Amino acid sequence: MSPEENPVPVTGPAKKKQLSREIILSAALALVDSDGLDALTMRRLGQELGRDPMGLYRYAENRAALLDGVSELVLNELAIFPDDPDWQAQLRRIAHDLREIALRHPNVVPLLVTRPLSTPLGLRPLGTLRPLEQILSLLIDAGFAPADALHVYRAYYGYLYGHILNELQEFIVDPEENEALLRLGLHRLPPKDFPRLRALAPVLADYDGEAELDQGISILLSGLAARLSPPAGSANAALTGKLI
Amino acid sequence: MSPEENPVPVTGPAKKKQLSREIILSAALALVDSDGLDALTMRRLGQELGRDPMGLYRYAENRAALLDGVSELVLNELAIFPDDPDWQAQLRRIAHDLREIALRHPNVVPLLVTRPLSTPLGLRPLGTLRPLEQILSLLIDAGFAPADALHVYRAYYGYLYGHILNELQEFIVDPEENEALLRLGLHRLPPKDFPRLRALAPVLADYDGEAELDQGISILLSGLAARLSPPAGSANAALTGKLI
DNA sequence: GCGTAGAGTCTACATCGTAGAGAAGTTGTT
DNA sequence: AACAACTTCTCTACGATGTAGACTCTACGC
Repeated sequence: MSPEENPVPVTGPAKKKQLSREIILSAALALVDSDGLDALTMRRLGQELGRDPMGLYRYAENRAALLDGVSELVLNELAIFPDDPDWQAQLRRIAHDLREIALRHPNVVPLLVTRPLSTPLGLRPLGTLRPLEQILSLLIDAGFAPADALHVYRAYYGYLYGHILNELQEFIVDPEENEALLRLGLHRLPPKDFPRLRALAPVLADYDGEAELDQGISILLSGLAARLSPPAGSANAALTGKLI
Repeated sequence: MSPEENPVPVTGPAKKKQLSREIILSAALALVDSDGLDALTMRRLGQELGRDPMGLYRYAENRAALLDGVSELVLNELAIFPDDPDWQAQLRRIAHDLREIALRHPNVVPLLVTRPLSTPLGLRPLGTLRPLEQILSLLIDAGFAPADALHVYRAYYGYLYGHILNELQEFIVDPEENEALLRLGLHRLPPKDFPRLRALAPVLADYDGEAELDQGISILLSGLAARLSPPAGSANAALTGKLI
């Protein structure tokens, strides 16, 4: 019972080391992953770090900035090699990687999709713009005119995000149930108004997102390559050649 | 100064008519359109209607249900004619219509995209599922096998949503500025790290979303038609024929 | 020692969603 | 007309949230 009883309370993991932006953002991401976006409150995050919530404001201007930081952190998991000469293969790989990142952090996807809507391009977190810059680089180096590279990027990334949203929507699964009708709650739909949807229950149930993404990307890439100035490289001669 | 001074305060438009779900949702949509999603609070909405905020709970279980109602209301602006024999034309028109709806209600787009992520298919507001059902119907009637219809729907709707998100992201415009670099805030990007993006400023500036959507849809539809069981109808023989 | 700067904390406030009790208004029965 | 059974609307109150502003603590150069 000395007055110096607990200068170091040994309470849990954190020993009151200096806080840092990385530590905070990792904790935030962990919180979002496990308990959802709404669980990411300043107070809760502070508690998770064993710190006063107000301390966080030294590392993130406000809650929105925290959310941006989490987006950035997740997007940093995406590796892009802008020097790969085979642009189609590279784009295909990126698509699959991003899909898997999304599946790993489903609760972050609304952020990825929504935050840019309220921030002009140039004010976005830089980490968020890196994929755009690097993919442009990839395409331009592959022979596309810059403006065409932008078109390709837009179609490609648009479809990619759309697919991810689609797949996550159907991923809401109650693992207890394995009857598709029940698992997706389709039995609540009036059969009169939704005959098609209800009839598709079994197909909906075994959705192979990876295959579907791959197929969509194939369609898009070959279509784009055929329609825009085809790059000069040789890695894609087979595909473009076939369509000209 | 009689005690019965103002039993009817004649304050503004509403004369205390009966409330209704439609009235509430319209007011909510108007509020979101003009002041953004965050402005849609129970208190603010109540004030807009000249009513006590608590009254709203008789027509919407909670705020989330209100948001769902707004999504539904907006999606109801979308007309679909599932009996059109020319499925490609129909899908193309729907895409353009939905794009315009999104441009009309940009603040609602996050809802359209995000809400389904937290609600299993069968529990979503029915109005939200109507497009899905009707497009399935359109495709099946056009000759697609049900499972293929679903694939087509997914690729199509995925791309469509992706495009809308893309376009809205770049639509953040400060109408005072018309230099693209400034308007999009691109001047804040370090030239070292983002040479490609900065060089594309003028191209970014005159983004023709409608044309780009149309082109993407063309690529997708013809690709899909070529890859899946082509429908029996004649309206699309030209396109599918060309690719086989 | 002692001052200075940065990091961390405390207190306080406006605002939010919403539970629960009650008031007011409407309708049907006698 | 009087009452009862409703639906609809309002009031009050509570806990939670983001964050401003003042305070305390710690480390370090002189």
